[in-house]
Amino acid sequence: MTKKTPLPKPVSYAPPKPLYERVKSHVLKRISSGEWPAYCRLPSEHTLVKDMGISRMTIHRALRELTQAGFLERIQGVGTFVASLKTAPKNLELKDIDQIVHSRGSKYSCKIHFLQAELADADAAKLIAVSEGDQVFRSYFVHCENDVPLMLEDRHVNAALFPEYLRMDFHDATAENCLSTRFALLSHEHSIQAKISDAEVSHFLALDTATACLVINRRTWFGERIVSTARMVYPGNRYQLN
Amino acid sequence: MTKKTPLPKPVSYAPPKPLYERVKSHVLKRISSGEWPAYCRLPSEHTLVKDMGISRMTIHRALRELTQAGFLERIQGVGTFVASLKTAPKNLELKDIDQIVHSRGSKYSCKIHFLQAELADADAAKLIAVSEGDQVFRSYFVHCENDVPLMLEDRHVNAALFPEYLRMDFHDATAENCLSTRFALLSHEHSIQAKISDAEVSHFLALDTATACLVINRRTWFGERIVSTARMVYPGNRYQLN
DNA sequence: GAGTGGTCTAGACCACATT
DNA sequence: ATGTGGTCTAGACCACTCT
Repeated sequence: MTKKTPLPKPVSYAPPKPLYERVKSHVLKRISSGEWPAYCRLPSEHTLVKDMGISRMTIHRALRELTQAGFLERIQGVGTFVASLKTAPKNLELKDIDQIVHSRGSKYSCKIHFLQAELADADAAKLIAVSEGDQVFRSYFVHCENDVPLMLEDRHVNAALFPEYLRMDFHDATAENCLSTRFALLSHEHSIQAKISDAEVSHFLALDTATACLVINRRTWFGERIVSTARMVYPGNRYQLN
Repeated sequence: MTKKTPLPKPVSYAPPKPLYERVKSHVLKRISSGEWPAYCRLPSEHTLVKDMGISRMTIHRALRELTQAGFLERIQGVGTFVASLKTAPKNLELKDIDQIVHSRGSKYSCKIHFLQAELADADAAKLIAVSEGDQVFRSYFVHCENDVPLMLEDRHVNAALFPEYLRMDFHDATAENCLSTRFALLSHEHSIQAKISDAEVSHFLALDTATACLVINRRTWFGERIVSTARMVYPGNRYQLN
């Protein structure tokens, strides 16, 4: 059989989504409409296979992805249930300082106040989980938006893990960037506080009066070890996280 | 062939992980060791099938999950690559106030200052995307840890979407809880600021002096519509996010 | 024992990109 | 034309739970 002119494609107003996506939509629609409320039991895979005329692997993939996304809970030998919706995650994504400044359409710059090796005192040793007296690297930067200070970054780096740190070029890349190009699979841990600026912060951020500041503390892990800990201080009147 | 006594299981010190998990570990190990750096091309699925003696669907599942997790990038017709690691997400999960207090081993309580219907002024209308003059619900709660104020919650609720709001029992469940049991598939949008307490905040949080506070603004969406907007104020000296 | 979900396979067809 | 990833199937075996 010879193929002549390809038939004009049948006009299709339904986007040709993969089958497993259609199964996911099918389930999500019933959840969001309230037809299947929290803790409600779903039809078994076998039943869905029969009802939808789709093979089990495809049904299973759809349900597995909805489970990974937190919409369903599955128990082997028991069944599939709509997840408790209290689980709705409330996440905030923290962006890098250079990205923040660029996304505001401003010019980014960074002033290096110091960048040196130190011997860890008790506090520093605790911050990056080394012994007191070990060598650590410390960087003290002020990140600016159109030359106005926007963030003070006081960072300790594990010298044993990242010996090249002092020789990096921090005008091309932030410390964050250096870390993520040097190490794969980093993970982060954060805490956020509100604090009044003290003399040190006011000086480096050029604040004339005491100002409420956002303080983000970030610990960066490479596997089981802490590579770096940073204290990042944003003046509350110049920046808000979002 | 008859099956008699099942052979004593071979002593295995390796945990019997599923094959696709082993494939994932295999790949992740090479990424984290630096053997496969960012942008490096991975062997094709076909090659992995041959090398590891595992079927293509299983290999494919492993690579798909690593892609979803952000470790790989795949291009149809081209190949699989190690993702740029700048993409490492830096997320902060925001917990519910009752969870926070309980996880600190303290007693949670909530004082309702008011809970009423109002006509939206310009500000309120903007907050939940209704027209000026529309009816909105407003709740004004102080959440306490061992009867010490820990958070002021000033909330506007779209009355058309959630008409039962005023009749809920807020001693059993927080407003957040009510929202998530009433609506499935909510999504949230946040901003975080640092602000000095003003007279209103100082009064309701029982602060004797001006204090730096964390202010979290949360908008809660149900599909395309805003259900509720909340301003949550935490005194910086009593709480930090983590 | 019957029903559930979890994994795995071998093979198939497709869309896409490169040569 | 070849090689890549994306999807889908039919059937299989397993571990688990409930009755």
